[in-house]
Amino acid sequence: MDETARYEHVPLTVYNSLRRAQEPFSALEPPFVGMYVCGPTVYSDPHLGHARSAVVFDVVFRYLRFLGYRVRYVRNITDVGHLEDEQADAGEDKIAKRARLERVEPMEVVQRYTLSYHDGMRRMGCLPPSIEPRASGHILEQIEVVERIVEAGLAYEADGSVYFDLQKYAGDAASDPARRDGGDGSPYGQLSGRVFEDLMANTRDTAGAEQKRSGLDFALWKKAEPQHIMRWRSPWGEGFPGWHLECTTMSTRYLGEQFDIHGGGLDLQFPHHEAEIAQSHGAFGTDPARYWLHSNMLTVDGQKMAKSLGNFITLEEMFTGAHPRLEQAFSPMVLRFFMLQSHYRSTVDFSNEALAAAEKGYQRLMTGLQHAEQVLADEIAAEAAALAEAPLERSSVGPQEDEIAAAGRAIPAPGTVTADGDHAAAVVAQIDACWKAMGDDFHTPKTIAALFELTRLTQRPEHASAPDELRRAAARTVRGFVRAVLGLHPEEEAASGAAPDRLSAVMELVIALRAEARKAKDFATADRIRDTLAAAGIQLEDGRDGTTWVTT
RNA sequence: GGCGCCGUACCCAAGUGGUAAGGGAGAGGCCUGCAAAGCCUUCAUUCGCCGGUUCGAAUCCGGCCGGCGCCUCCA
Repeated sequence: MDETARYEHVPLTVYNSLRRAQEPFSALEPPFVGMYVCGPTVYSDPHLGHARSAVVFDVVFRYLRFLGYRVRYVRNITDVGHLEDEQADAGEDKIAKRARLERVEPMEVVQRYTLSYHDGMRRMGCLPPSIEPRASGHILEQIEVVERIVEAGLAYEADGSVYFDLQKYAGDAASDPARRDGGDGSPYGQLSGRVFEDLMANTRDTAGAEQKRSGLDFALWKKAEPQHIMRWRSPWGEGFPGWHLECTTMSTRYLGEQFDIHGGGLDLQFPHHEAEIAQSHGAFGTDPARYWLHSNMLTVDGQKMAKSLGNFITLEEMFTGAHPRLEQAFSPMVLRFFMLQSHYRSTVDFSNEALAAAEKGYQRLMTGLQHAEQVLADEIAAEAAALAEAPLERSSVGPQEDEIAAAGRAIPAPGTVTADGDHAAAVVAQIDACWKAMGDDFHTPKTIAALFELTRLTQRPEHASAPDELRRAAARTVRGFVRAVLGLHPEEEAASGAAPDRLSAVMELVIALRAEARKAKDFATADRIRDTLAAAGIQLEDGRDGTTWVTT
């Protein structure tokens, strides 16, 4: 196996919303990649939508690392709640409202639901981002960004609030050829495919209620009315930052004025991300991100998930099955597998039937994984031993000693394995198919299909006599793509964190005892052992070369 | 009203010009003390409907029908 980073050999194309086309990915400064993703507003428990977005970009994060990139993944926590009501002056901050209802401090609301979010995403198999900045911790920086935009002449102050002047911005863009050719700039509307003039024409004239020069203008800084709890001092009086400002500010602070990837839910494309682009041009004269990725929305029983429709499901409800729409509980890994079985740019519809099918598919894949890991038992044991010797705890935060990159390097790059015979050729084709699928805009459904094919091939009789090198390559591919890239693992691993060595020793003994019983044709005892273990989540598999076990 | 997406077998879901991936469910078989797991075979002459372009279309164009989403900050 060669030690160069995989990204030098393995192609990756991504769908860039900015140009509505799939294009080759190239990092600004390889091997580093900067990625910013819009995170949650923490005022209620995490739901399926949060999980989908987090899972999608978790896989992007993982695959980039798998390719050998050093990724700084920044995802914000919005803890300055946006105003609920469109009529800003009459509106109430969502976090403040929840705080009032629960009779606690706003920051207690933030803390509670931040923890709830973290716990949910951890259970969904999402790695923590490299940095998770909060809006409330970056008020000064946000004020500075507003000042820059004002200095650039693209914002105006009115009665203690500051608004972005879209008319001016769009006019500048139109008159500047460099910003019309898709090169260095983005006129307002390009990302979401909207035409500025149409937007202007269709805007309701809400200017009467506010001080905006045009209905499209958005607030950079908002004056706090007396009833607003969350407020900070600024050059324009007491107030709070505008709805779109934190992302511009924090992405710039941690990733620079221009970085590689900006992600978020499709619902944020307009106006949030358009506003970010406009703000970046106003403050820094540049497009913030080179690639914009948007994860599509989800539906439940064919309809948008909304509280008013009675199909709004939180993660906790999903995990426990405690929701009128659910016929059973679904575990975090099953949910993750289910989401990954459709492409991130498609809508995914949650239904009992589809989820139940995914549960079976997930179990099948896990069995395949465990079969692969039996082939690699020696090297996995060595890894575990090395891990045990490593000092202190490790995390994905901070400098990445990257086991994900290592997993990528352990798998042969496409076209580097020579196959001898039909079977070997078929195996190699599926290994290559995994790389190809992920390189095709993170196409997890195709990747999963290839993994099913691969695990099937490795279970065929002729695979037993295949060269050791091929068997290991196949097993490492399954292990690497399932665990490191897709982030899927057997369910009970996360729950128990059991000591695998101890369990193995016990299982060895139990299997030996049962073998003796079977030899003596004492099937009552043999079946009792098997049934008892099965009830405890351990499935025995009697094969030609003895009995193995997998967890269920 | 503006913008956009989707409609592929019983269910989910890839495929976007070259003769229908994968998973689940179903049927048959192999293996097995019986199982489980796995493997093999089978399961859409057809891709919402109607036209058109093409040697050739699920894939391109037009129309129609049906479902959905965004523009309401919700991921």
